[in-house]
Amino acid sequence: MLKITRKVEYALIALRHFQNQEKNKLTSAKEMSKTYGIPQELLAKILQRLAREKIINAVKGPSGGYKLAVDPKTINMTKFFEIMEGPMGIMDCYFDSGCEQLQSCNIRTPLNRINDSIRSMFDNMTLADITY
Amino acid sequence: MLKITRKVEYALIALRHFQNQEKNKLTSAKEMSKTYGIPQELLAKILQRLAREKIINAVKGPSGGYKLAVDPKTINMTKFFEIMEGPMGIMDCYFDSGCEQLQSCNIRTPLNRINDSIRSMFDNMTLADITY
DNA sequence: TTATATACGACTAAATTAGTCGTAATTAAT
DNA sequence: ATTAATTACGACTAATTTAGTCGTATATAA
Repeated sequence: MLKITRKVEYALIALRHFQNQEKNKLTSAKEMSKTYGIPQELLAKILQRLAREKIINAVKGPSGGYKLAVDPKTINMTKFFEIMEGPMGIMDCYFDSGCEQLQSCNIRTPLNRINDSIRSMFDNMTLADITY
Repeated sequence: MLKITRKVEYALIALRHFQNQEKNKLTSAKEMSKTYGIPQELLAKILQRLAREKIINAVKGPSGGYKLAVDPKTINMTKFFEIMEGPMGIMDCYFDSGCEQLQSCNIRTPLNRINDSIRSMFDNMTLADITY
């Protein structure tokens, strides 16, 4: 419970990698998967996702790879998580409203407060903070 | 990602229920499962868990049930989550150290900071805060 | 032309979470 | 004493989510 997924974890590792890297140096999925011990195909998909979202740039062909496309300061963590995983909330009813129990539910309000605290914590952080 | 489980959710609903209740009134698992639309057997197991942890008292036999055993102010949320679910951390390596990637891992430190923030947020909350 | 990349969706496997079942023990009410 | 309602608890199954793989297409440097 309250765990981040590997998808997010791997994405963060990748981004941190790019930040520690010479600005225009390309890194391929293969190379990176070796360095960090991440399954290549999985990492590839994650990088593709980041590329689709214009967070990194992709260069095709031999000696291609990826590099950062934006300043990490400009991407806040809530947004980042939601790009990778969809809506973030500690309970489903924060977004979904398919809950049958809404009427009898006695914990919605307090859980929403907790949720908001977590979100605001991540709202106030950017990818750059993951660089320390 | 970053979700609480139903186990925790149901436990919170139950506790909130007891708080809104006359102090010594007993509520049975069956009754409560009806009121909140929670599968009875599942709720029963959760209540049993809370009873084992002395958070609620159990009374057996017909017209038995459960009631609060302690002041909710005295139970902090981190502890509560860990009673219900075991160690709480946004990534496994916070507790476990079976991670193969530790050497190459470049995000451990920042994730630990995030983890600590979340924990301290819950450390500073008690079950009573779920009552508001 | 070839080898090395990215792109992407469909698929499978593994792990976690949710829920059920069977059986025992306790006790109030009759 | 007997019965019915309750808690206690572990083993099991089902459902969902997460993790990882595969096949195929496209781009491009050498």
